Amino acid sequence: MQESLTPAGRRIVAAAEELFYTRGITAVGVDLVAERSGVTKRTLYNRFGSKDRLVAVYLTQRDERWRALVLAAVDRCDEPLDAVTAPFDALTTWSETNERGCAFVNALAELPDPEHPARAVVVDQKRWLRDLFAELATTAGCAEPGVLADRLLVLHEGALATQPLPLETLAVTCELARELVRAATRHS
Amino acid sequence: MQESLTPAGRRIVAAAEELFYTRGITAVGVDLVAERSGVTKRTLYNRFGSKDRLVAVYLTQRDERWRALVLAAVDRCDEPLDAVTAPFDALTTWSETNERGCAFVNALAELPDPEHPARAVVVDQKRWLRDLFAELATTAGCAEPGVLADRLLVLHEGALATQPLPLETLAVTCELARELVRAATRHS
DNA sequence: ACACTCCTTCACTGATCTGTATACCTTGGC
DNA sequence: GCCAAGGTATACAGATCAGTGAAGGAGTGT
Repeated sequence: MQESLTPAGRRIVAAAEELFYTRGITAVGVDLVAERSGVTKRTLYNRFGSKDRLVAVYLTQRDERWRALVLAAVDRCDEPLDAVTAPFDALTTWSETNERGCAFVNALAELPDPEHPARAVVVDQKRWLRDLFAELATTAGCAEPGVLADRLLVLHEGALATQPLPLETLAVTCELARELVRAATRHS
Repeated sequence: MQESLTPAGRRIVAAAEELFYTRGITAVGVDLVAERSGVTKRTLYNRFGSKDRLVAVYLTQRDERWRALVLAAVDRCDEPLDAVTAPFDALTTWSETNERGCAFVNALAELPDPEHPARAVVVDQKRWLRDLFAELATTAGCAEPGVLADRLLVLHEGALATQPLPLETLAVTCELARELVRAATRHS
């Protein structure tokens, strides 16, 4: 996706990622994004057509980066049992440099319009993670992988949602996730 | 808090709740809030001083309504063990009429400024729920009530975060919460 | 020589944003 | 009668919003 972007286009998306995530989508104007990326507003509109489409591209690119991180964490595991909770390891890494929670949930909060092109990106992302959990659980031989996947997804989102708050829930969540996976293998 | 408001002030907050929650805080202007509440913009500023303060009042009032619902669900329980998961029953009820996720998490997403008066309201709310979980767990004789409370909070937030998505996680989450509570009592 | 893509410059529209100024009306309490 | 409080009406400031129009420069491929 990003290979098809022009140099200016890449700079625009990079600036948009930084600004939209840290300050909020609605709060950031296209003028600021253009200025930060060293590009004319005209170029921004020539590349992306509208702010909404730029938002969708921003989320898509962020999604790709995040999925790559998750898959890398999964690949790093030798035991299929560890792989099931690998996304939580990735989450720990990811959270260190992304302290404002889940960009996708945040985007959902700001964009109530069900027709907004960004919504599909968000829904896809969550479904992808759930299906990944289910696949990994099946490979590891867990009982009821579908139910386990749903549970792990809720845990994952809960850890993300409470992350911007001073509550220190991430470690607790990872531990619970591992317990759930262990419990699902004992009974099988 | 709301008894101290004038009639016009109450109408303003009511309109603000509806608009801010469904459309987003940044996306809704004070002109619209004034119009919807049948009040002049001048009155709005005479009552609340600024939009930021109105946002804080909106969240505070919403918080009070939600806490009352949770406490009512807790009081309805005969068994102390059921009381621990009562907030999840309240969540089920609450979600039926609030389909855009957690207003407080959404507000956090829109208001990155750490000094914003609304942030303290959000942090208070989450901490209150965590402490309630801990208290109920202690009363029910659960092992490690602090850890259990952290876990239940994460579950609660995870269910809320995934609620606007077509994923049907609420029932799964409630079931898991009950299992966690049962497990914490077996070992004690 | 020609066309095409990428990007720039800059002015501009029309709407909307938060917040303020001024002046007036009405109601209840003393 | 008087005054303060709550509220109305209207107009406005100054900034910012998303998005467009028109023209041109620079590089590349043919």
